[in-house]
Amino acid sequence: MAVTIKDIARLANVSHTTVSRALNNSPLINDKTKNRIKQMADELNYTPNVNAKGLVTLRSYNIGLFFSTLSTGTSANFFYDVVRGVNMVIKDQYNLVVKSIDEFESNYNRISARQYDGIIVMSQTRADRVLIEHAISVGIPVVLLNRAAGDLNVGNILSDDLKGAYQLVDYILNCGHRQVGIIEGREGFQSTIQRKNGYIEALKDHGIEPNPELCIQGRYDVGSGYEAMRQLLKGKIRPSAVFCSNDDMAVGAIKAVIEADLQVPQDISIAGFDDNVFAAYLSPELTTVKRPIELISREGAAMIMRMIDHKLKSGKEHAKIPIEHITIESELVIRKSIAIFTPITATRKVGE
Amino acid sequence: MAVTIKDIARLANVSHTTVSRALNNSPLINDKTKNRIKQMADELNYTPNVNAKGLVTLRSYNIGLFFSTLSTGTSANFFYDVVRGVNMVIKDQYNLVVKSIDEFESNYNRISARQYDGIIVMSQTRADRVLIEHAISVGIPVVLLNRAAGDLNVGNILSDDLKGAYQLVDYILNCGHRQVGIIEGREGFQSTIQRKNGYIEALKDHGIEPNPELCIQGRYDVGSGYEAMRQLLKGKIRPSAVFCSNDDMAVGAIKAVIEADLQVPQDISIAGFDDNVFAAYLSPELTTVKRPIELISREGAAMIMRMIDHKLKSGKEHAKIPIEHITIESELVIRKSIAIFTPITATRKVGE
DNA sequence: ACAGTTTATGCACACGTGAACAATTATTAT
DNA sequence: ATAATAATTGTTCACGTGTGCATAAACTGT
Repeated sequence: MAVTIKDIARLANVSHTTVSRALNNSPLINDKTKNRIKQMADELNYTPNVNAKGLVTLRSYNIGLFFSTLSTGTSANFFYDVVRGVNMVIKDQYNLVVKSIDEFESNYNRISARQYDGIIVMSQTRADRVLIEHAISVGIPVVLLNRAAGDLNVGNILSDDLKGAYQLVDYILNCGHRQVGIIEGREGFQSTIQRKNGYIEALKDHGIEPNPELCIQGRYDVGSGYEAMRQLLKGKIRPSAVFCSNDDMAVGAIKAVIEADLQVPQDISIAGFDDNVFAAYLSPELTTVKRPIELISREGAAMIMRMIDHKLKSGKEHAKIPIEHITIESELVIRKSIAIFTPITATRKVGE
Repeated sequence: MAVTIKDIARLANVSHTTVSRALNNSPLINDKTKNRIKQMADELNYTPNVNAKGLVTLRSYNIGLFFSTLSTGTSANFFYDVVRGVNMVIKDQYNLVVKSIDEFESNYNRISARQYDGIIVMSQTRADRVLIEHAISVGIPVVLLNRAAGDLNVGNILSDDLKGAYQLVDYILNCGHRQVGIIEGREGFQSTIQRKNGYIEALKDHGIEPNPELCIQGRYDVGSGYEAMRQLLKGKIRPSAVFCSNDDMAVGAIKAVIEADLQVPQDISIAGFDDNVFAAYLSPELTTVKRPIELISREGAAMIMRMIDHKLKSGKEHAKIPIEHITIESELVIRKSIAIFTPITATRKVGE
């Protein structure tokens, strides 16, 4: 049997109330007894019973980190950065509970405010909405990462994928490319749509009509990038550059190009998205868009902690939580996987 | 306020005990009332309070997944496979709580049997021993993955890294290479030592004395592979093949080779370890050793659940948990990053 | 010295659940 | 029909912690 505050109380000849107060640093307790009790607790290796504590304080000390899916569509580097970022911030104040939303089979009843003090949703798809609404309805603070919250009353941190993709494709076009293809992400994901839209807008702004034959669906994994590129190579029109919706697919695409006895970027240029750890070490080094995933995750963790604190302070009832929305800029990373046909400076107007 | 069994009891005109029993499928309760109560619970969206439940059943429904570190030395693909594997098995029966051991700062008091029903340690280093001993001492079932348990009384699942490395280096030597270098993993990690030993044994069995100049320390990340390879290329003796202790470092090493205007595998052959998702898509496709990380993790999760169940059945006291040890074979994956100078079959004796 | 005030501690209850034991009702055997 | 037995339900307590209220002790000002 583990030691409880009652055990300490008995040994210290005080009531368990005093022990409880002492260990929680209550100002009601004399400093002398407080220190004495703290020391005893230390010596006895006292560990508070989280269950008993949570039962009365209505807290669980769990923070949920929910991904839309943990199978296809979530790249390993992405996942790793997210968990690391969140973990870095919450430290040992909370337990980090990792879940995959697609496992719930739309039975969200088990998700209660008593089980999670807060939930961070790394959201890829609108289908997550049901879960988020459930969490809100039972009074759990929610932070949504990676896609726009829309009318949902949750904290929100996102990177501007559309803008990132736009800048990248704009750069590709400024390099003189005209037939630019795209390997899209997993169907239904918001990021897939955003990046495609950035691609389309950039093309249009350069007076080019997007060609459906140059748009191939992928799934964000290496294999799908490879398959998609092979498909592109079989097509009537050969693109001179291909924008892969993430770096993983870019690896697969490069492989397909090389297998076809062509060279990157001389014959076909390739760009990615994310700037994962491998991007700089591929051959050729990958031109891509840096999406600060770890930063987003850290910010998300900090935000959920603010929201939890606020909820605690403002009376234990369903309080209005001040909602914050933060957008984190992505950044074009120019390396060597895009061939330059036109001196770029020439196509840019000064000041733009 | 959320609904409790007492609320249901009031509405159903029974005692809360009856409700508790009905929902836990006790045989003591009449099927008719049982169904009636279950239906009511359903309609009222009843969610059991885990804290209250845990307080009396002595369970937390948390399974800890502890990594030695979440910063340098844990590759993203590895991490992803582990979490996915474990998550796949425990489903929604347990919460998966991810922690990094190096964050505890050797204060393990917060880890109690009430907080974790079981702990899976994905262990890289012997330093984890202190944590594991603490967990055992407070009665938490522990499964150790990835390195040998030694005298520790824990479940154990590991891949035979030494053998895997041996087979790989043996293959390299059989291909006719004589100057074989190694880029080692992060210092102090068990896997680093195992793989190096496999390398050394293979060399010796071929009558070659390991050359310290061809052994460079890495850290398991891409960048360190790149740096290590550059260092090797600067050395007096140029290796004809280099065994990188994981695939991530192999990516970095290949980069360094190409940057030096050399070709893989014609000028320098490269091999990796792990067989991560990228291995087959590099150019050249990477020869490596498949380590079934996801399988190990699934087995580990299944094992910890068996141990927890056993502990529950055999009276709630510190019961002797039957300890299992499982070794999972790794597998040589021959692709194209090792140049073949000698017909391999010629160097093999039949039946060996 | 005495009332008033501050400081320090204890008592009793609540949180939601499960289980031992008691009590009631239904069923069976004689 | 009645005792014995089985089936069902209820009563009460415990788990470990925190908090409102009561109480005791120490201090203050006059």
